[in-house]
This record gives sequence, C-alpha cells and structure tokens, in this order.
Amino acid sequence: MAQGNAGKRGTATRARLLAAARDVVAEVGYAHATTKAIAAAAAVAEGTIYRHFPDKHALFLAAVVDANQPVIAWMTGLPERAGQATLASNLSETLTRLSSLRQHMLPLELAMLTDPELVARRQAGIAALRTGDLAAAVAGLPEPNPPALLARYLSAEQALGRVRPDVDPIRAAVTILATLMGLAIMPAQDPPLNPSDDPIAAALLETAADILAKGLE
Amino acid sequence: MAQGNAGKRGTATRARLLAAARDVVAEVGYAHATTKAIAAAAAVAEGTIYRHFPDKHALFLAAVVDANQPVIAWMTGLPERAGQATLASNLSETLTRLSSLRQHMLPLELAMLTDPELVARRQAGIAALRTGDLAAAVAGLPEPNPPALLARYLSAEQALGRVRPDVDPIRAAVTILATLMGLAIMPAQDPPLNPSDDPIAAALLETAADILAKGLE
Amino acid sequence: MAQGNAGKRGTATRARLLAAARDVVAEVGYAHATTKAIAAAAAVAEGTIYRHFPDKHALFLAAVVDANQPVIAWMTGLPERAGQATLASNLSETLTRLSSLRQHMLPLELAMLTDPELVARRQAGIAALRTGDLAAAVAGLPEPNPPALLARYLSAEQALGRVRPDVDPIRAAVTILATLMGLAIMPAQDPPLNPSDDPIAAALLETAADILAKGLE
Amino acid sequence: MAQGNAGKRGTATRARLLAAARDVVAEVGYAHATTKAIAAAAAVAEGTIYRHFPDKHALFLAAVVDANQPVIAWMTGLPERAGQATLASNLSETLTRLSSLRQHMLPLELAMLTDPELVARRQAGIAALRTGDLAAAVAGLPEPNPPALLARYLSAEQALGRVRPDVDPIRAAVTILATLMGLAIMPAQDPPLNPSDDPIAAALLETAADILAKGLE
DNA sequence: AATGAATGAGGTTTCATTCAT
DNA sequence: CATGAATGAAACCTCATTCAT
Repeated sequence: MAQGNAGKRGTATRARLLAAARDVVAEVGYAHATTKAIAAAAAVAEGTIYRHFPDKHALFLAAVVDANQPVIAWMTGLPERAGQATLASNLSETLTRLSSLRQHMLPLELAMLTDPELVARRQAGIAALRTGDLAAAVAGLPEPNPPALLARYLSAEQALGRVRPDVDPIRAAVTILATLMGLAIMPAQDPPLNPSDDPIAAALLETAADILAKGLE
Repeated sequence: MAQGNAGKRGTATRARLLAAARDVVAEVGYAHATTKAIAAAAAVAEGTIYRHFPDKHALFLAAVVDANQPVIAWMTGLPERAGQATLASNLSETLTRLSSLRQHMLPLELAMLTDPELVARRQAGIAALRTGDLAAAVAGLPEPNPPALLARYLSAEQALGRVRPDVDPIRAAVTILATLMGLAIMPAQDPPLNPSDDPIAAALLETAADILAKGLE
Repeated sequence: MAQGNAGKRGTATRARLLAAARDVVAEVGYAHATTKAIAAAAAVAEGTIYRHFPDKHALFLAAVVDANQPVIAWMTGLPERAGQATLASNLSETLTRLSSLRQHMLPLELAMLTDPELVARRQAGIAALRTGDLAAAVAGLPEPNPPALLARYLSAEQALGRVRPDVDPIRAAVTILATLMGLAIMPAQDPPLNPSDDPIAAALLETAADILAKGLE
Repeated sequence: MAQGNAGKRGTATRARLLAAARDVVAEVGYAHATTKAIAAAAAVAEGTIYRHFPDKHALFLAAVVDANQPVIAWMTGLPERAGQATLASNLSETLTRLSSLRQHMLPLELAMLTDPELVARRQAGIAALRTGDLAAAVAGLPEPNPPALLARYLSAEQALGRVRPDVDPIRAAVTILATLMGLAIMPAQDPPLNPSDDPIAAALLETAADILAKGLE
C-alpha cells in the first residue's frame, strides 16, 4: 500500500530507480550517492523516489535484493552438476560466474555492511538467528540462498566421494564464498575502483579455485 | 605531515583522537562518525581535531595506519616459523591472530573502501600499480605489508617442500588474506555486528585454515 | 463557485471531503493534515480533491462554513426564548450547546487563525470593517451570525428588564462568545486534546455562565 | 550540554533567536515561520539555530516561556492589591495589562495549540494531571502561573467580602483568563491581524471587565 | 595548543498540485 | 467524474570547517 503498487508506468519507473541506485553507488561511492544523483540517473524527479520507496534505505535494500536474483538463479542449478566435469573446474566456473554477476552490485553490498541502519533493516527481514549455530543461520535465510545452494552441491559431491568425508559442507561453502568476497574487495584497496574492468584478475580466481578444490578433495 | 606534534600534551591528544575515531566508527558506523562525536569520545573540542590533522579524512587514514602496526609487527615474525609445527597449525594461528588484531579496525577499513575520497588518498600514498601485475602491486605497498610477509612465509615453506611447487606464493597469500577478510565480513550480513564478540566463529576459522592448508600441500 | 457539483456522486464525494478535512485536522493537527491524508479519509484519490475545490485552502474554508451551519441553526431560535426560564439557565444551556456543536470543528477553526492565507481568504468573503466599529463588524458578517443572534436575544431580555439597561448587547454577546472560545482553548494547554471527551468540563461552563449571568442582571 | 550553554556571544545569539521566532510568527504566521526566515530575522546562519535548540519546536517552546515571564512578573504583584481601589478597576487594569503584555506572543501561543507536537512537548514538561481536578491541574503548573496568581487575588478579595462567597476562585480565575484569550482571538477572525495595533479594542475590554466584576460581587 | 560558537552548503524528505489515462 | 504517478520547490536539519578568544 505504501509502495511498489503501480500500473505500467510505475513498474518501469521503479526498475529504473533500482538500476540507478546501483549505478550511482558504483560510480561515485555510497557516501556520495545522493537522492538527487539517483533521481537524475533514473531521469525522474527527486520526489518520485518516495512514491516507490519509503526512504532511501529501502531503495538500497530493494536494489540489493533485486540484483541478487540472477545470482540465486544461477546457483540453483549448481547442485545438479555434482559428478560432472571435475570439482576444480566446477568451483572455478562458479567463482568466475559469481564474480561477474555480483560485479555491479558489490559496491552497494559492501556499503550496506558499513551502515548500521541498513544492517539492522536487513536483519529485521530475516529471522533472528544464533551466532554460533551456522546451520540454523543459513537455514534462516529465505531458503534458496547462495551458501545453502553451494553447500548442497558440496554435499552431493561428498556423497559421490569427490569431496573428503570429514569436510562440513556448510562451513566449506561459507569459506568459499568468503574467499570470493574477499578477493572482490582486496584489489579495491589499491587500484581505482573500475566497475567496468574485471574486478578480480582471472588468474587470481583460478589460483583460489585450485587451492580450495585441492583442499576439499 | 602538515601538523606538528609538538609537546607531550599534543602527542597524547593525537593518540586519543586516533582511538576515538576507530571506536566511534565501530560503534555508530562510518556515516554517523561525525567530528563532533569523535571529539566527544576523545574528550577534546571539535576544533582540536584540526590542530592535529588537516581534515577528517586524514584522521581516518592515520587511524587505519596506526591500527595496522600490530598486524605488521606480528606478521614480521611469520617467515621465521617456516618448517616449525605444521603448515595447518601455522595457518590456523595466523588466521586467528589476525582476526583478533584487526577486529577493532575492520569497520573503519571497510568503510574506507566505500568512500572514493579515502580510496583516492590512500592510493596517492602508494605507487600506482598495474592491475594484472600482482607482484608489482604487492611490492608497491610500503614494503613490509601483510600479503608480502605471508608470501615470504609460504615461499620458505615451499623451499622446505611443505607447500607444493606449482603454487604461486603471492597469489596464495592474497587468497588466504582474502578468505580472512571475507569471513570477517560475511557474518555481519545476518547477526548483529557485535564488535566486542568474536568477529568470526573460531570453528569456522579452523575449517577455513584446514581447507587452505590441505589445498597448498 | 468555480466547481460544479453536478450529479449525486459528486455531491456525496464533496460531503465526504468536508467531513474528512475536519476529522483529519482534529486527529493529526493542521500541520499534518495533508491532501493525501484527507483523500484517504474520504476514500477518494488525491486528485479528486481538485475536482471539488480549487485548492486545499478552499476545502478548509468550505469545511468551516459547513460545520458552522448547525451552530447558526440552533442560535436562530435563541431570541425567541427571551423571557422564558431564567437568564442564567438560558446562558448556561447556550454555552453547553455551542460547546458541543463546535467541538469537532474547533481545531480547524483555530488553525485557520494561525494561517494568514486562510484569514485573508475569509476576509475576502466578508465586507471590510473597521476595528472600532463593532456593530458594523458584526453586521458585516453573512448576517445571521452567532454574535448578532446572541446580541438580539440579550436585547430582548433587556427590553423585558432581565438585563440591566447600561449593558451594550453587542459587546456583551462578544464577551460571552469570547469566554466560550477561551474556555475551549485553555484546557488544551495541559491535558491531552481529547476530541471525543467533553472539551470543557461541565462544571467550569456552569461557573462561567453563572458569573456572566449575574454580571448582566 | 546540548544547548543553552554559551559564553557571552552565545547568550546574545540565543536571545536574538527567541525574539526572531516571535516576530516572524507574528508577521507571516506559524505555517510560514521557516527556519530560514527566523535565522534571517536574527541575522544568523540557519545552522546556528541548532546550536542553541535541538529543533524548531524547542525554539518555539523556549520563545513562549521567555515571553511569558513579564506576564508572570506582573501578576505576581496582583494578590497584594486585594482591598485596594475597586474590584472592577483592578480587573479592568489586569485585563488591559495582560492584553498588552501578551500581544506579541499570542500568535505563537495560539499556534502551539494547533500543533500536536508542541502540545505534547509542553505536557511532557508539566506533571501529568487529571482533567477533572482543576485545582490539581493549576497546582501542577510550575507554581507561579497566571491562573493560580489570579485565583489567589480573588481569594483575598473574597476574604475581604468584595467577592461573593459562593464563587470558586480557581474556576473564576480560569473564566476571566479564558475571556481575555477569547477576546484576543475573536477579532482576528475578521480584521487583518495587525500585531502593531491594539489587539483588543479598549472599550470591549472595559465591557468585559465590568460584566465579570459585577458577576463576582 | 585548545576552545566552541558560528557558518552555510548540501542532504533527505514532504506535499500541494498537475495531467495522462 | 475519477485516478494516482509524477513533479519540484521548499522545509528541516546535519556537519566539516573556520576563527576570534
């Protein structure tokens, strides 16, 4: 009732706003991603933002959720690959693919971690979960989430004997995704944030995938 | 560089400001870490900040550099450990130690990545480096930097045959540190950011260290 | 004057808007009585307001005029009561009745006094009048107005000898109505504005009526 | 700690802001009394307002309290007058004096009644009190308040036999002040709000004082 | 060296009004 | 007649920075 209800016109505008939010954050950084800049990028008036989202934070939250869908879509097919090709090649492709899919939403996702307001809101939408209980935490997410999907794949490989039996699939999945995110962040510390370039050198991704795959076998 | 840290009082004030900057960012987030809040936390007047630092960005930069010194100090002794204990235990201890050392500066470091202004300044102090040329990039840092020190250790282990010969020490070092940073960030997405708690569950760190160590052997 | 109230639907909608305007002002205050809130309370779209009124001010003006009609209706019968019952009881009933009739339009009426735009418009609809010349002022109102009707009653009582001869009926009428309005306003300064409760304590109204009646005899 | 703490400079600025708030409200109305206009009238930057008051509402509240002091000061001497001159003349002078003292703060005081936010804040600063218990309500105010002081005077007159014994001093005091406030408001409904003119015609005040005095004797 | 009142540009948000449907 | 998405001016408020003391 408060937002998101729109005819044809409204839906298109909302989509433009989501894209504009991501683009502006990627271009000028979270701190300088003003409502004015976002409205300009979406080619709408500033006030229009507030017909679609209750406030700026909600816009960013929606943008992240929206940008996350292709990632979920791709990872959903991952468990079926168990037993095909090699573990190393599957891991390598996964890292490469995710790296490119998340490329344009990474700045925004990172920024969300630095803003307590956004962190709080995101949590408000997720069931409260115990820090120590990683399985419950993962399970608490809206279900088909990246760590869970990757863990399911690793579990399947484990059943086939291609992953050693003493590995906990969930922790391994979290480790792999953490490595991916860490690699995405680290280079930003030195070279200019070039969203159009490859965010992570392909060779580095290969090395990481190789080490992780060998560590799991 | 611009400000002279003269008497005793000045030095103590400067130190309090650096600590205050870290603390306030950790508590209220980068966006709400105002000069007013930082001055209050340091128990000085707002104007005093500008007697020690040319502007707010310089204060944050100095705070990160300052907080980074214990990390450097600890990692400097790492290469000497090559051949002692086991690779897995060394890696595990390294991850654990770095995790705790960086705990209270992580929010600030993360935030710096989201502010183009700060990224730009940091780079201004580092030699420009080519994206693809990782060795040069690492070498471009103020020399004794974490990735280089870890790479030196891995190199030494490789010479002893405890790391397989086809692994590139620098890329491996970057991968390991990326995993560490990724693990530090990920849990923040769900449970409340509890700066005082263990930032990464010990068990998760163990798993990661185990996988990485096995992947290198 | 500018808008035509044509069919049945239009008339009903207009009435709902008038009631909604009063209700919303009473509930959330004049400052927060937005067109959006009023439209929602009337269960119409925001744009519909502008089919019935040229702008928001006109809606408020119309709402006051509309709410004032029951007051006028009741006071019209007042002069005929001269000589019946007692002066004190007539005054007491008048104050009580008016207090309840004006109860739900008081917030809006009050607010109108604080908005120069509304004051100006109201005056544009009334003949300009001299401050000192109270009789002309009263006469300038759309004729059957509360002060004039009350003055007519007092005049009749005066003719019957139940009001002392040296009292000016018009000034006395203004004084009485001023007391009523003052009493309606004062309690709001301390207890919460409870539009559904009795706006003025009955006992207080009694006291006022008693003092005024005794002062007139 | 948050405001009001100032050296010489600060105190003068604060006083200018209080005066500016009253003046601007009187000139352009509460709805158009923007922070920008107030700052301009006080010849300070807009941001300066927020060094002295946490927000706009607090400024208005402080302005009312500040403007109320002369009223309190004058009324404090009222009880001593019991027995002197005549009841009618004392009442007349009281109404006249209060009318002129409150003249420039009336628009602001009125506006406060229409803004639920301000009403709520004022109550937050006053002990919660029961609606029906008028004596407790009056007593709950910061003690030396207008109704209480006037009631004290009437009580003294009553002891001297110049006010009839069956009159409740507190209710009578509230009635008198209500009449005053009502008279101050009513003319505004028709002639232009002319803050510089006499807000209430002297003759009208005389009539009211006469009726009230006779009603009390 | 330290203070803190003052600044003013700029940020987010609100809301009366318009107009294509 | 009615709708509601879009508008954009303007409101309140924040905060890094300056400077007289």
